[in-house]
Amino acid sequence: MVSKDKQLDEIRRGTEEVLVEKDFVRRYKQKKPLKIKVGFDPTAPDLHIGHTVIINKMRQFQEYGHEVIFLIGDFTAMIGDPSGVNSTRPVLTDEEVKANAKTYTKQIYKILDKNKTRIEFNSKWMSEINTSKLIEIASNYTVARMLERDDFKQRLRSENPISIHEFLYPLIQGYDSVALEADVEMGGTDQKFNLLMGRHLQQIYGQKPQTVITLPLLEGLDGIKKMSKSANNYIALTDPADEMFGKVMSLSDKIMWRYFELLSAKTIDEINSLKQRVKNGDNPRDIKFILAMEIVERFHSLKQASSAKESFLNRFQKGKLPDNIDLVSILLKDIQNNDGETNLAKLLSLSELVNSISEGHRAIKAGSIRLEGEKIDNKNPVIEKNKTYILSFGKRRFKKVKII
RNA sequence: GGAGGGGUACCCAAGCGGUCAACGGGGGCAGACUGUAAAUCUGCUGGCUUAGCCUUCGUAGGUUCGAAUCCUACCCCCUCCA
Repeated sequence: MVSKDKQLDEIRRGTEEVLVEKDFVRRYKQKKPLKIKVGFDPTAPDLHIGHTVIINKMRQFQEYGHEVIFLIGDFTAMIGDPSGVNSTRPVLTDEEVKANAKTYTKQIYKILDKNKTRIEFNSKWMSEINTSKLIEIASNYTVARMLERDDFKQRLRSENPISIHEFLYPLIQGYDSVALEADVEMGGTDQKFNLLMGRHLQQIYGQKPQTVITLPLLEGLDGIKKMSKSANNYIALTDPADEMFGKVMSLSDKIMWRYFELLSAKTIDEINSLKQRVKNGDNPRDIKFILAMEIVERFHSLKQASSAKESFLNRFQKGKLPDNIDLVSILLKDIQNNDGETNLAKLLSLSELVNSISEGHRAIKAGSIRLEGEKIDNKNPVIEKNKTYILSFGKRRFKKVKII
């Protein structure tokens, strides 16, 4: 068994802040296993690898014998977390919340130990709370302090609306810690305010305030905004191997190190030696391959990672077409004009290579369309019945079209 | 409750009777260059039966040959006063 001091070092690795550290160390060294609370809003049905930064940390606590609570904020989802957004979040229906929560639990066991994970829904205690209790909870915080939050401050400044119910979100999240008697709550750095609310309310309700651990937010594929579904810059855990590999490869050289730091199982020393290799003239692309392999292997398998790499090399270094292109069947009469000419734009649209016929026209004009690998700017190429054609839009979108 | 400001495309933001499918920026997509990177440059960024046509400027009506622009009502947001 690893010593508690060693364990603490591992837990600290990669965290942004541990509040209050001294207190945490003392608590950690007691015999009793700690209750680790992490809340997830069931708004996004798909987890992405940004979420795994924190899930990995949960796994670590599990390995050290602590009780990890995966809290699904089905009740709070009806409010919508105001953290980091500049507008009120849309309210989800009950069914949406349930369906999303189900998808969540399916995905987290790729990392967490199913037998050691306690799943809770905060509706369990929140739906029992009556209005007077809610008023009591709300009386424990002031508007001025609420408005100190940066996101509220900004919305106020830019004259965007803030609804009263959004003030309830941090209060309820904090109350969840009271209900669970959490020892530790973890979250992204953007969650700091909400996490601290837990400490505040626990003290008011006569509990020892929880330790707050914040973890850095992983930047998305663009390298600027934090990874999120809404910014469409994410790698989903459910992404197929090829796509996952390609997405990692599209990271900039700079942001690649951030991914190593937050996602890789490699030690700091190993990462530093990779950095040294780049300094000594290695192509950063090759180092990126190592990262891509590791990530794809974790969520798929070594075999799939290898074949993803191979098809990547084939496609982009040797310019070959990918192996598995979606096949669609299209009726010849649907893509012919009245005078019997082929309407390429319509073919592109029907095959869903582009989103609309107009977009198809633009893509043709811009020279982005290839037919069987040949660039095409003729709007009316010859297309024959019972033949199969490979169409490509740009370098990464392909369709195999069968004309019937 | 009173006074004032405002709602324009994915986001920000011009336009204030015709030349507006709507300036500019961001974002996105594509092309060139590459390492499917970044940076840079270029084009595109409502829909369709694409030299043309149709629908868009909070919503619904109205004035006009013609409206994002003027009028009326309604909805929503913000600021100040109470």
